[in-house]
Amino acid sequence: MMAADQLEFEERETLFIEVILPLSLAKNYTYRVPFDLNAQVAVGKRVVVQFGKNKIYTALIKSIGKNAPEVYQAKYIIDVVDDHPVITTTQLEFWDWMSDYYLCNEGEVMSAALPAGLKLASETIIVLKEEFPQDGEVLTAKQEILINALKIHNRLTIDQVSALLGQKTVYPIINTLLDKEMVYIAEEVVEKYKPMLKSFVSLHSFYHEEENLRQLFSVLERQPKQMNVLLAFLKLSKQQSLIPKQQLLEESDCGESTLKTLLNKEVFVIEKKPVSRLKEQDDDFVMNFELSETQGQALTQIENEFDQKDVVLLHGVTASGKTQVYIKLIEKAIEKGGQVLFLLPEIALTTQIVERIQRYFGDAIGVYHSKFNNNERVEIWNKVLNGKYRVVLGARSAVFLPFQDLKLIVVDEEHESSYKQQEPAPRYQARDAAVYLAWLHKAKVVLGSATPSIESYFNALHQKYGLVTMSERFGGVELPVQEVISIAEETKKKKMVSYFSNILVDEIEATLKLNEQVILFQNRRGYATILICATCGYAPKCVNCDVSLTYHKTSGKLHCHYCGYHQSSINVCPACGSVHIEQKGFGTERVEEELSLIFPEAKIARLDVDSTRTRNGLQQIISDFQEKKTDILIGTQMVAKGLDFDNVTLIGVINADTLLNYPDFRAFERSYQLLAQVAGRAGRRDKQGKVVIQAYDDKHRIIAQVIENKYQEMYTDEIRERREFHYPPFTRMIFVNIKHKDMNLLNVAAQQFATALRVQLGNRVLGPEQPMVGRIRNYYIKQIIIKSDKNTAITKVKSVLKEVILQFQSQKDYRSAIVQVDVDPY
DNA sequence: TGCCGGGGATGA
DNA sequence: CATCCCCGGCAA
Repeated sequence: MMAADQLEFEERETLFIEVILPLSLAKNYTYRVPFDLNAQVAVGKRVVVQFGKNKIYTALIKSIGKNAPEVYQAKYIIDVVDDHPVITTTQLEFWDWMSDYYLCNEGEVMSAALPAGLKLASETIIVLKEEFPQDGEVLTAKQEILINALKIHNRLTIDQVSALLGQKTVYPIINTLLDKEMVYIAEEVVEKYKPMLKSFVSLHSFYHEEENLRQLFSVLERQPKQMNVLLAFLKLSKQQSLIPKQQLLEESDCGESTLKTLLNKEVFVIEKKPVSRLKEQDDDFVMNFELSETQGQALTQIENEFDQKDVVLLHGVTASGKTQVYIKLIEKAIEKGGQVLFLLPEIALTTQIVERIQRYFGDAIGVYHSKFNNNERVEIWNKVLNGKYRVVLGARSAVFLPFQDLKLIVVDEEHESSYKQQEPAPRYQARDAAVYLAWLHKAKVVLGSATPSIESYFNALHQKYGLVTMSERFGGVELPVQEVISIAEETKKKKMVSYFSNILVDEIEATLKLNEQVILFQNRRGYATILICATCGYAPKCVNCDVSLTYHKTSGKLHCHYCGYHQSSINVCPACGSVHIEQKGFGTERVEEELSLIFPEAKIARLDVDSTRTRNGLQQIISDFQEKKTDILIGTQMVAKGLDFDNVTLIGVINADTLLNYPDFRAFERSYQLLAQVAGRAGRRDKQGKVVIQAYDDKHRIIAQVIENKYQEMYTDEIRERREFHYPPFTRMIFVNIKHKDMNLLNVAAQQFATALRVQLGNRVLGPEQPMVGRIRNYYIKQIIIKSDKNTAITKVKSVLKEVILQFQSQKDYRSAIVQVDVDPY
C-alpha cells in the first residue's frame, strides 16, 4: 500500500518520457510530463507533442524515467491521448527487434506498424483575421489572390495556398500578410479516426412511468401516424435494447416528419452512438467438414512436430486441401483461448479463401489489408487489442497488430515475394518477422506452400523447421495436362498467329465452346516494351530514370514503370526524323488486343497494376471473372497469387522466357514457383485442366521440372548452385544502396563506403556496382553487397555496417547521399 | 516529416 | 535587385 504522503510526492515528481515519433529519425526524443498528467502516462500510450517549430504529432511512450536530459531542456508534452495503452509491451519488443534486424529507425517501424488513423499530425492552416484592416492596404497581386480565396474559404492549408499561387515557396507571402496582421496561422490537429455514428431513438424518461405512457396513448389516438410510430417503437423495444432510427422508420412505415413531430413533443429522444463499420458475421453458420485421410495425417504430423519445433513447413501440392488443415489448427488454437494470425499474400485476401474461413469462424475473425480505409483499420486494431478478434486474416502488415495472446501463426503461400516489403524502410520479410513474433508469444508457426522457398525448405531439411508433406491432390483432382510449345519451331512452321501458337488458339477455342474459362499469363504490362527507331536505333527513355519507356496503348502514352513519368508517344523519331518506329516486346495490353482480334466474341479482361489501380478495380475484375462475366483473363503474375477459379480449365503462358532470363540468382526458383502456381490454377474439382506453356527455350530444365512436378529435383539443382556461388541460404546478404543526384560524387562516395566496409569485413564486401537500373527518379544508384557466411556473426556485420554508415554520414560532402539498407533482400 | 535560412538560378 | 527554388540542418 502506498502511504498518502508518498503519493503526494509521486504527484509532484517530474517525469521524463522517451517517445518514438513516427518519422525517420536517428534517435528517440525525451519530453517532460506536467504534474497533472503524471498519473496518465504509461508505456504504450500515445502522447501529443510539439516537434520542430510548430508541428504537432502523436508520439508513443517507450519508457518513463526520472532523470532530466543533461544537454537540452525537454519540452512539455501537450496531452496524453489514450486511456489505455494501444501498443503492448510485446509489440514494443517486436519493434525493437525489427529496427535492429532490418537496420532501420524505430520511427520507421512505428510508421509501418500503426494504421494511419492512430497517427495524428497537425496541419498548418491560414485563417483570415475577422477584424483585419479593410481597404487602405496596398496588396501585391499574389497577396490579393490569397486574401480573396480566404474570404471565400475562410481557411487554407499550406498545400492549398501553394496550389493556388502555383508556386512552392509560399511562406514569404504568408509572412508579409502576417506582418500586416491580416491573417493568422493555426495548427490544426486532425483526429484521423472518426467513429461511425448512428442515430438511435429512445423514449423520453418521462414516459418510463406507466401512467404517463397511458396518457400518451390517449393523446395520440387522433394522430394515427404518430401512434404507428409509437407502436412500432414499443414492438421493437421488446426485441432489442437499442433502436436505430432507420429501423424504426421502416417498421412504422412513416416518414421523417412524423418522427420529428414526436421529437419536438419530447416523446422520443435521439442519441448518436458509435457503431462498428465492420461487417458482422453470422456466427451460427457452422460449416462442418471431415478431413480426408491425407489431411488428417498432415494435421497429426504437424502437431507432433510442434512438440519439438516451433515452426513447421507444410509442403502440400496445389489442391491438396491445405486450407482445411489450417482451419482445424486454428480451431484448436482458439479453443485453448488464444489468438491466431493467418497471413496471406495481399491479393489472395480479396477472394474465396477469406469468405470460406470467415463463414467458418463467424464474427471472431478480422481481415486486415491495404484495401481497408483508415477508420476500418483502427477498428480492427482495437478489436484485436481487446481480444474480440480471435483470428486475423491479413497481409504482411498484420504482423503489427496488437495481439494479446497469440497461439498460432499460419503463413500461406510462404514463398510469395509480396511478404517482403521493398519500400520504404522497414524492409521486412513478414514471414521471417512472423517467426520471431511467434517466438515472443511462445506461439507456433505453420508455413504452407506448394512450392516452398528454397530457404524454408533448406531449414526444414536441416531440422530447423519441421517438415510435413501432402503429395496427394484433394478428392483425387487430376493434375492438368501440360504441353510445352517451342515458339521458335512454331514460327518456322508458320504456326504462330501473333503471339499465339495454333495449338493455344485451338485450345482456347475449344475451352470457350464448352463455356469454360481461360487464364493467360504474360509477365509484362503495357503494350510494347519499347519503341525503337528502325533507322537510327533511338529509343525513348525516361527523363528521370535509366530505363526505356513502355508504350501503353490505352493511354496513348509512354510510361516509366519506375517513377510514373509519362509523355505522349512518338510517331517521328526525335533523333533522326524517321517515321519507322518499331515496337519491341509486348505486354498484357498487346496480348489483350491481339487476342480480341482472334476471338472477337469473347469477353476479355486484364489483371495487372494498370487495370487495378482504381479502388475497387481488382475486386471487380476478380468477381466478374468468378461470375463468368468474362471468358478470358489476361494477367501478370498477379493471376498466379492465391486466386482460385472453379471454371478455369485452360491456362496459357504466352512466353516463359521473360521469367527465366531475369538477372537474379532467384530467377529459376521464382520461375518454377510462378509457373507451378499458374499451372495449379487449371482444373479443379471434377474438371481436368490443361496448361500450355509457350517458350523459345522450351527445353529449359525449369520448364521440364514444372511439367513433371519435380520440386525436389528443382530444389537439389538450386541448392547446389547456391552453395557453389555462395548465395543464400549459405550466406546472408545485405544490400546497401547509395543514391545521389551527382553521379561523380556518388561514385567516389560509394567507393569510399565500400573501402571502409572492407577494412573490417574484407572480401565479404562486393561492389560498389551499378544495379540494373542505374538511375531512378533522378538519383544515381550504386549498390554494395555484403555476403556474410554462416560462420560470421551477422550481428558483427551489422554493427560494422551501422558504424560505417554513421561515419559516412558525418562527412559533410556525403550528407546529401541517401543510404538504404536492405537486409535479406529477397 | 516539415520548416528555416542560405546560396544560387532566373528574369524584368 | 527581387523572387523563387533547392539544399542541408535540425527538431527534445
